[in-house]
Amino acid sequence: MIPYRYEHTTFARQIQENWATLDAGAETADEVSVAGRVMLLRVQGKLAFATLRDSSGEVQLFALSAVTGEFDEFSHLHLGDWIGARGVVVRTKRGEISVKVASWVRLAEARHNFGDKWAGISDFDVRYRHREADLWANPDSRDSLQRRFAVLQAIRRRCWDQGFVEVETPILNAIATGAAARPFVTHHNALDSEFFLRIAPELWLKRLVVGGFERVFELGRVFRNEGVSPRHNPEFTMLELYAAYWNVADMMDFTEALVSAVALDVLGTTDTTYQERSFSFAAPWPRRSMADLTSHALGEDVSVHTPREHLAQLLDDRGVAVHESWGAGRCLAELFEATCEQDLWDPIFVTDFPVEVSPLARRRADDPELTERFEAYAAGRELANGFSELNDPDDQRTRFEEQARLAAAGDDEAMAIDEDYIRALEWGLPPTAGLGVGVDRLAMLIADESNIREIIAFPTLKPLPGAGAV
RNA sequence: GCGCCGAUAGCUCAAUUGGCAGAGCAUUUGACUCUUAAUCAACCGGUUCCGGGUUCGAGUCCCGGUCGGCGCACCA
Repeated sequence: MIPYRYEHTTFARQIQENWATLDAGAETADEVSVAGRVMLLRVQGKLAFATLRDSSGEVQLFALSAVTGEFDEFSHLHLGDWIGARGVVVRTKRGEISVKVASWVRLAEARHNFGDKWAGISDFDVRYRHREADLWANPDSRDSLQRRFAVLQAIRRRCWDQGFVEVETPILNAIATGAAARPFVTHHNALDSEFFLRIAPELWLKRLVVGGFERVFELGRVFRNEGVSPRHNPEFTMLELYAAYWNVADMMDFTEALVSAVALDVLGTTDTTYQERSFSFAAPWPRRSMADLTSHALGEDVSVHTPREHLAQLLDDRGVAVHESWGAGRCLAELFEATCEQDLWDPIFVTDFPVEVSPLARRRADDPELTERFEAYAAGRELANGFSELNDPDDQRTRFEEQARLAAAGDDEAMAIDEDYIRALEWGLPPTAGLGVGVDRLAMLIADESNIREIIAFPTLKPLPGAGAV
């Protein structure tokens, strides 16, 4: 009979560490009980050796017919079975730290095997659809996921330490706003209303600042109805954080400190490698304006004040289709993406985004066509986005109206006008800076993974035919 | 959404030009008192992803579909 609980005293790694100096062939009187899965089994007549793995690591179990209860059953365990075993710590003649099993009990049966004991499970479909088996069969899978969870913990610790309150905001929204993306649609039966799954918590969080929460963060799932790729999962985790009285420069300081602290927490260093290329999270990160970087890449000076038609021509030269609704700002941003983005390896802040592509960011005092906004890039991709928040309700209305014009012109990712949010700004939002970090992207960098699915416990997969019907 | 590639035993993988579908591991059985992916022996194990087609004959060639990987597009 399978017991309802098990008295577990010691982890595998503790045994390896605490008895590290034990001599080969030596036997202690120290009794421990361990629990985990049987990963390997080597039966040799009246002796049997099992490799037990728990969350901390592995330890060998040493069973003898003369010592171990139910020895015959022990030697017939299946790979993958959970067992608990009690006995004294010994080191075998061949030098392996072991628990000499006096008594043991099966805690769960593994009816399916965990793949080839050397090669594990490599089929992506099996690995992602049965991640629980993948995590046991492939230690690398568990390591990467552990790093992802450690990233979450490190982010929370850092935010708490800086006086931010962790909050929650609605996932079901009457309008999907706060970012440029296509939403998922769902339906509430009793209210007989359409809802959109949030694409960003941004506007709710700023409403909390209006309400008096001066420093808030939310570490939450957002949903975007877009293509799936090695860098995109339909639901992903975003850190959003708002600090009253800060501006964009304060937020850049915070961002580089946060990310390098997370790397230090999880990896023990800020200098690592990503995809076999050296990579450093170390602060400070360079700060360069979008116009500067783009001009440098192009070999000619461009800015948001360059005639729109010239920027459009430069885009056309590079094979980028220019939409007629794009102004100079959008064209500059597109040029930046086409010429610079991929080459930004170590973290860098790109600053001074055009107002045209930044509908929620505050204008620069010295140039109303630019905003106090940055994006952090790393390993050729966007890692974070932040800005001084637009807190002028009249300007916000103007920006939303511009978005509405884009929507009318066929841009299905333009933001909707959010009257409730404008009204919130009319109650008064103090000077505030905000930050958004793609946590999955950060986890990929820290876990050195190129596929986002590796750092998501259960990535979104297409349902198999016949599955999911209600 | 488009393109390229892949799917063979529970797992990892073979299979020549279109010619009897195999191995290792796992499972089962046997031997073995210090193994380390233990070893040795024996047995078992198949809708070759699904559906059509060509052919005397298809894992292999053709068409359609499913799921996945990568790239592009979209995007974070």
